[in-house]
Amino acid sequence: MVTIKDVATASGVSPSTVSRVIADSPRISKNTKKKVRKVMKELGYHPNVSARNLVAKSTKAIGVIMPSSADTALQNPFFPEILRGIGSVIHKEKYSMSLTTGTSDKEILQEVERMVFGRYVDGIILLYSRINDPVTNFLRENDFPFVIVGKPYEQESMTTYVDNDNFQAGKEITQHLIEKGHEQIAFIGGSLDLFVTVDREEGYVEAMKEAGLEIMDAYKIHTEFLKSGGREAVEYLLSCDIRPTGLVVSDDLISLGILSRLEEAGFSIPEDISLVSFNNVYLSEITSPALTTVDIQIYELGSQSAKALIEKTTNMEEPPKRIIIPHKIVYRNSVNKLT
Amino acid sequence: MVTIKDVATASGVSPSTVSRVIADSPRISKNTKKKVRKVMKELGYHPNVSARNLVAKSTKAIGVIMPSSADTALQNPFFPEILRGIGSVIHKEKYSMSLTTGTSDKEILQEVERMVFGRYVDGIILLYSRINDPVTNFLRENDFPFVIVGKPYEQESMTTYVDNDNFQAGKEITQHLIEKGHEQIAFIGGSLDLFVTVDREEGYVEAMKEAGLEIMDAYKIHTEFLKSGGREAVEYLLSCDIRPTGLVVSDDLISLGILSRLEEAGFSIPEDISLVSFNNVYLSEITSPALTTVDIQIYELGSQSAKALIEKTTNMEEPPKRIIIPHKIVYRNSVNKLT
DNA sequence: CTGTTAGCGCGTTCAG
DNA sequence: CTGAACGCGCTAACAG
Repeated sequence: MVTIKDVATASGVSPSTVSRVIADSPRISKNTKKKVRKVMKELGYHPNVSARNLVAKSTKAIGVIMPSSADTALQNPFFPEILRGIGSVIHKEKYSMSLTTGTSDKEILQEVERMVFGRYVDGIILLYSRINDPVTNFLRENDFPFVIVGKPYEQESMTTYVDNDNFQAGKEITQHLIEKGHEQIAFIGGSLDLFVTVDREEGYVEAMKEAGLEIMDAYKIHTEFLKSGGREAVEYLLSCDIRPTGLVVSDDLISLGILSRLEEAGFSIPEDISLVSFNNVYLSEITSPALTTVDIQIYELGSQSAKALIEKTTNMEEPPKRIIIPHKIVYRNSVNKLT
Repeated sequence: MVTIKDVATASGVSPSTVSRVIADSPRISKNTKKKVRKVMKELGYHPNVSARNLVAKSTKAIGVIMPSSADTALQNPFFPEILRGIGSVIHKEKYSMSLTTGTSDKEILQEVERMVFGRYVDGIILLYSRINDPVTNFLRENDFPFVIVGKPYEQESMTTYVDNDNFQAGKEITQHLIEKGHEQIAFIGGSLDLFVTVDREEGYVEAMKEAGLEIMDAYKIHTEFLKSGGREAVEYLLSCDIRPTGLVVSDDLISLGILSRLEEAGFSIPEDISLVSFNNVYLSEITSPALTTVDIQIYELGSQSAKALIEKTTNMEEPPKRIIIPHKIVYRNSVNKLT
């Protein structure tokens, strides 16, 4: 392994000079810089990060925590996409990304503990936001820099997070249905432990209220994310006295399941029932019909959270920030106009 | 920050004794171990990995390289699932995982170079296998430990890889269609640059040949992975003189697109056309109809590759290995029996 | 069984 | 503009 010393002797300077060349210090002559760099190339020198981290007391690495992978929710294309977003700024800033995919709460916590106690990373991005999350608590207790993708459960004003205005998005997409003449509109969401679900549902409720439409309890369904592909949700819905004509579904992947179940039950979308949802992942444009959905800019969610975290780790005095990524409705073919 | 020295003085022993306690060395008395451990707890001591890595010349970290994320192929649920598999053994072995999501070949190569030259990781897992891949070449040139998920393009016997028997899988799934009475069977695959595509297609060809069925060139279609959701593929297929009654599609996500396009064109699956595919990702069971598909055990693919890599980095003399993960057909509702 | 010493590769004073 | 010396936190001989 070629070290800074080898470069030094080979180019006839001292190790510290080489170190300065690496840091591109302004107090090194153009000439020696050129000379040293040439030798570095020739010898194939590359700085050893462990050594550097040791003295720098920083790793230029950030940890990314996935939600518990016990269920199939992780197969949501949301995750690769947000990783892409994070990866883009990681690359630009020459950071590295450490990933965690624990199965249970305990496992995840263990991995996070290793990360922060071992100083594996300078900061952490949480790809989920849950009620009473042990990881969040741990991070706060240890005063370790982190940012949440989603809305934090508590201490909202004290923590940096990147989110959409899910309330507004839920409201707008519901209004779209209302404008198209729908009045019996149901909401199908994932677990209520997840803040996204709650926010989007509240937006739905608000839109209904403003329009003077009735919201039946039976119209608000929470299926354990993806459970049996939404079969239960659909059966439940179809058993209602008055069948809804419009559906607001909180996630594209859930929509796929709902779509299939509805079709099996003999309904045509959007002729019989209209459906709108959220995320605009790739698959929402290849379903039949293609989904009218809220584009939440997942990639942006990722890149902004990485950016915010890096700022935070760079400048510990950086105040908590709330970053709202704009959304926009993508109109496709899953909504019918009622006459 | 509390270091090994602090623990040492606080417990009245030398730093090296503490170090030995951490390593659980057998030549330290039960008593001092207990004493030192107690102090560690009290002081909240945790070893600094950078320092440790520096002397150990190893990081107990492995790098995971995603394929180019330029296209939407990355949104394939295959990836979260394989990350889960890798993560499981990473966790068990107390390793950590460093992830890369470059957009272009150049970007990816840069990130890999950083990883290996900076000694960020002890080894690398490649989540793709492509013809003439610069990353693979780089790794080989530098004699850096890596394992490929999929079949390597060259030096097959010299490189460790984890794969399915895609040829056999392609053959079996095609035979299933044949047994159900199909004779006009087409193959729709992704890019021919990917080895999976080629292998599965060859299996298809073999099955057709063995059954004495004709393979028309027009029946072998390669759509740039996911391109326009398979619209072109379907249009092309429907323009054939003799319309196929069975489709072998090389990926569940592509199947989803094909399914939709077929439906739009007025065909019922499986009544009019039967379809089978590969991967058995979650969405294949919530489509309508649910897909008959080859379960390739993605999770296992991931965990085995991590295991193999760790072995390799632990023992550099470990010979190259080929690990074949068994597959199995999952029968669902996308195939019809012809009479 | 335990302490002392040295050094991993690098950045950073402090001199010059 | 450059070099010498020190230390980051830890492990690994070498002594005892």
